[in-house]
Amino acid sequence: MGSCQTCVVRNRAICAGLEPDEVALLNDIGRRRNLAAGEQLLWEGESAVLVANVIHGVLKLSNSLEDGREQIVGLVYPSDFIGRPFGATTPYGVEALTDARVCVFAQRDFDNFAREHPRLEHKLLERTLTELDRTRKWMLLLGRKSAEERLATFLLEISQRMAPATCDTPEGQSEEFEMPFSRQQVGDVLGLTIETVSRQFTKMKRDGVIDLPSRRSVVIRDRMELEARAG
Amino acid sequence: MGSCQTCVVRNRAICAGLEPDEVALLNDIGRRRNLAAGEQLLWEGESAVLVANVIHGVLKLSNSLEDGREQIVGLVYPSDFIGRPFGATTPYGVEALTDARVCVFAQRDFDNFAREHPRLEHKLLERTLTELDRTRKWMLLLGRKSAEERLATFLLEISQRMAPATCDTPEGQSEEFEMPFSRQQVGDVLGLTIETVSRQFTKMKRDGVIDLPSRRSVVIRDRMELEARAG
DNA sequence: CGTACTTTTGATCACCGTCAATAAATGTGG
DNA sequence: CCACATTTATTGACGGTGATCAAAAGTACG
Repeated sequence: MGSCQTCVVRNRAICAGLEPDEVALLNDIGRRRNLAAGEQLLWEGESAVLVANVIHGVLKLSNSLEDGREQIVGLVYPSDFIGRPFGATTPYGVEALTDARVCVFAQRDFDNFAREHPRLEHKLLERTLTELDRTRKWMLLLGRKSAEERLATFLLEISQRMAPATCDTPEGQSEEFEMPFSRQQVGDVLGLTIETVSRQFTKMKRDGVIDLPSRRSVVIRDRMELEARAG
Repeated sequence: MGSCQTCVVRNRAICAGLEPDEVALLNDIGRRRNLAAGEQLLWEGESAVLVANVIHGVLKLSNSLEDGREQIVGLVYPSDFIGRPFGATTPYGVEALTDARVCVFAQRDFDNFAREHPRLEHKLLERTLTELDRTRKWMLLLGRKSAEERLATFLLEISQRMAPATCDTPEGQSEEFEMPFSRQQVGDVLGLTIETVSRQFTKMKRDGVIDLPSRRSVVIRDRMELEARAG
C-alpha cells in the first residue's frame, strides 16, 4: 500500500528532514487511506482522533452555523498537514473535494511521536505559522474586498497552487488550469453566493480577462488586469 | 526594569514550564518596552526583526490595502505572543490600542533560543495552533454573518477576554466592561463601517440587550438574547 | 470656552442576496 | 445511442442590508 520511502510528497511534507530511522518509525504508526470526492474525513466538533498528511488530491476545511451557512476556512493540497494535534476537538470539518489519498495517524500516536522528535515539531510549527499568515491574509479579503476583488484574488491564488501539480517546479503559475471546486464551493471560500460568483465569472469573461472553456477550467488571458482587479 | 522572575504573566506566557536556568537565559536576551496607546511596534511587510510577549495592555494585528482599507486580523492580550519567528517579513502591522508593556526579543536571538529549547517550541506550537483555530472561527463571522450577528459575537468574545483582567479566575465573563477599542476599530475587526457599528450598538441598546453608560463601556443586560443574536 | 475629534443620526444609493426561471452539463436506463 | 431525469450553472427581476455622503450631537482637551 505504499510507504514513506516511496512517498511522492516525502520531500515537501512535515516528514522532510527526518532521519531514516525516524521516517521508519513514522511509517509504522501511519497508514494510507483513499478518499472519494465528497467523502468526509473529519467532522467539526467531534473529538480529535486523527491527523493526516495529504498525498494527493484537494480537501476543504470548513466551519458552519446551525442554519446551514458555511464558510470554507482552508484548502489543503498535497504535502499539507490536516488535523489538530494536542487538542481535544476538531475545530472544523474536513472533506475531500477531489478523489484523494492521505496518510493518517491516530492523534495519540502522532502527539507522542512529535513530543519525542523536536525536528518534527519544528517543521509543524513553521507550517502552522505559515498557515496562520495565509489565513489572516484571507481575512482581509472576507472583511474588506468586493465580489470582483475576491474572485480575482482567488483565481490568482489557485493559479499558483495548481501549477506545481503539473510540473516539477516548486513555485510557478499556470495560465490555464482546472478548478477542483464547484461554483458553490468557490462561494463558500469567498463568502459569496453562487449567483454572485457566477455573475463575476461571466463579467470577467465578457471583459476578456479570463476564458472559461468548460465548467471548471479557467484560462487567464490578461494577468495584469486580473491583478489590478484583485485590489 | 523588571525580570522574568517577577513577571506578572510568567505562568501563562510561553515561558511557563521552562526550567529556572532557561528562564534566566531568556531574561538575558529579552528586554522590556513600554508602548503608548496608538504606538506602532511592527509594520506590515518590513523585515521581521523582533518578536515579543505582551505583559499588559491590548494590541491589534492588522492587514491593509493600498487604498487605506484595513482589517484587524487579531487582538493580542497579556501573555499572548507577537511576531513571526522563523520568517523573513512581518506579515501584519502591530499597534498598541492601550498603553502597553511588552517583553521584546531580537528575532535572531529568539529563533536560536527556540531551536535549542524544544519545550519552548512546543509551547509556541500549541499557542499557534490555538490562534489558528480562533482565526478560522473568525472567518465564518467575516464571510457569513450579518452586522447584528457580528457585533453580538464580538461583545460576547470580549466579555470573556476582558474578565480575567480584573479578577484572577482564568476563565470567566463579566457583564460590564470597558472596551479598549474605538468604534472605528470595532469596525476594522468586524469588517464593517463605523456607521454600521454605531447603528447596531444603538439598536441593541434600544432593544434592552445591552447598556452603554459611556463611550467605551458596555453592560450586558440580557446575555441569552445576545447569544441568540450572535447566530 | 473654543477647537478638534469621535460618535450618532439621517438620507440616499449600490452591491450583493434572494427568489425564480432557464439553460447547460451530467448521469441513467431502455 | 438516445430519451429522460437530475444536478449544476447561468441569467433575470427585485429588494434589503450595509456603504457612502453629509450634518448634527456629544466628548475630550487645551
